[in-house]
Amino acid sequence: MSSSTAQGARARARMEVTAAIKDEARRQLAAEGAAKLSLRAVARELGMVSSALYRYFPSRDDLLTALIIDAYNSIGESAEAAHDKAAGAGPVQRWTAVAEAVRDWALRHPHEYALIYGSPVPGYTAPDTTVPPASRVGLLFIGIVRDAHRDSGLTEPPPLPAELCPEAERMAADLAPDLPPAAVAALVAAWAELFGLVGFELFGQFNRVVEDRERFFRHAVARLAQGVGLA
Amino acid sequence: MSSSTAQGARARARMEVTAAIKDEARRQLAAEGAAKLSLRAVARELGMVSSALYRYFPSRDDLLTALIIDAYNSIGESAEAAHDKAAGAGPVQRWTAVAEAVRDWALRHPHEYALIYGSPVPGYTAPDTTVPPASRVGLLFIGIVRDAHRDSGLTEPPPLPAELCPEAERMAADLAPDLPPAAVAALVAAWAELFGLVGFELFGQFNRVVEDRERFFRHAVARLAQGVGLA
DNA sequence: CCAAAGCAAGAGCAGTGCTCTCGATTGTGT
DNA sequence: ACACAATCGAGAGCACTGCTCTTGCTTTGG
Repeated sequence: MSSSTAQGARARARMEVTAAIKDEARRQLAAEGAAKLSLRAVARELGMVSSALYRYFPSRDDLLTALIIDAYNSIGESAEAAHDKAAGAGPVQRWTAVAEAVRDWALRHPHEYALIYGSPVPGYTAPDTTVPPASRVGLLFIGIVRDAHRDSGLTEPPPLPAELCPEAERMAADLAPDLPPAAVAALVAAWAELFGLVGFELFGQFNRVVEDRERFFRHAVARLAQGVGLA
Repeated sequence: MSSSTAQGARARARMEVTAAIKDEARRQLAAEGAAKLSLRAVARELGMVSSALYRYFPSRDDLLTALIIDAYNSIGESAEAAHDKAAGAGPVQRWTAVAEAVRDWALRHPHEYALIYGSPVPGYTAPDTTVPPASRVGLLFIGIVRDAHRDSGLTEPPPLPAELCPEAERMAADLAPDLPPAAVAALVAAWAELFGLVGFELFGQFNRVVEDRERFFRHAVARLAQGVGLA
């Protein structure tokens, strides 16, 4: 009967209130962190009573899940935008562009970064709906390495110990069947290591150790790219 | 008048109660995570009333700080023990031994690991007393690389971009004046990257991606060692 | 047009961190 | 040996939290 955005005043009002709740929750998250996110405070700020909020989110954890999905999509979108902007450049430039976009997003949204890449909340296990948004930046890296492999080849796939071969082949089959297993293993490791660099900077482990974080990160990321075989 | 451990019944009782509080708190931390650590529950389990607990820890954050320091010392001790056991071996073996000790400790104490290497608690900033315990595993890695450099030399210090030279020299002056700046930069990066690998495994980012985490980690760590110039 | 569904509001429960006061116990200086 | 001071445990209480249940009101759809 109508477009997907206006199939009834009731449904639209629900959408708007849901969005307003998420917006206010995101504000509190950015201001105070996930631990101090209070349903009652969100409701208070929105001029409603706390119990009314439960019509939209059955529990605080469900609100957090919504914010987690949004955060994954936000960082994924930033990374994809940076990647598109470097579309014409070489694989190392594209790799670096995505990595720096991840770091920039993390520095700009520290609490949201902590929500998705920091310690998970105690009893909480992420539902499967978070998997696709969480995969976006990873898929970007896979695409970059795959393109490089197709176009110009990868430099020396480093020798793989025999004991890791089955696992590497399994990962390659799942993630990028056209890439050599050794490259896929190196890629997955570099992916995790990249977020180690970002996390250490963001969570204060680099205090009194690394001063010029920008340049240090750029260099470390370039070495990671080199490690997975990008020219 | 007496040994340092028994300079008065009152003081000793205080030590014992303090230790009992920390033990029970650590139990709850391991069982439920930092967010659900409740002063009242700790007091209840110890048969005292919650207000009495404030005679020993002025706030919940102070209790957490004590647990953080203990956790840093615990993982540092495990790493040092593993390092000592591999004292006679080559630098790569020692590097791998420490890395695996870190991972093993993390897998055995996930909530304590999250407490020290995960997202920091919201308003909390670590006091300077946490710095020495937090440095123990890092110092171990520095010692390994320094020994390797002294004994057998490091393989090709990778070329350092000019823009990073001042920062690398500053880090080297602070951390290991006898090492080439490029090696120190690579070492610091590898240090952060190692904890990226551990964190991704522990916090579920490797779910549906890496199955044989043990072997994958071993290989990734060996490549990190190679990246800092260890034979 | 009327029943059914969706909604906001309020009261209430169990729990939290933290403060303050009040006795009781303990340690110490004279 | 005694009195003074410091320390300690207990209880009440405040302001807050997540969450549930019930009560009415409004909107919606048959």
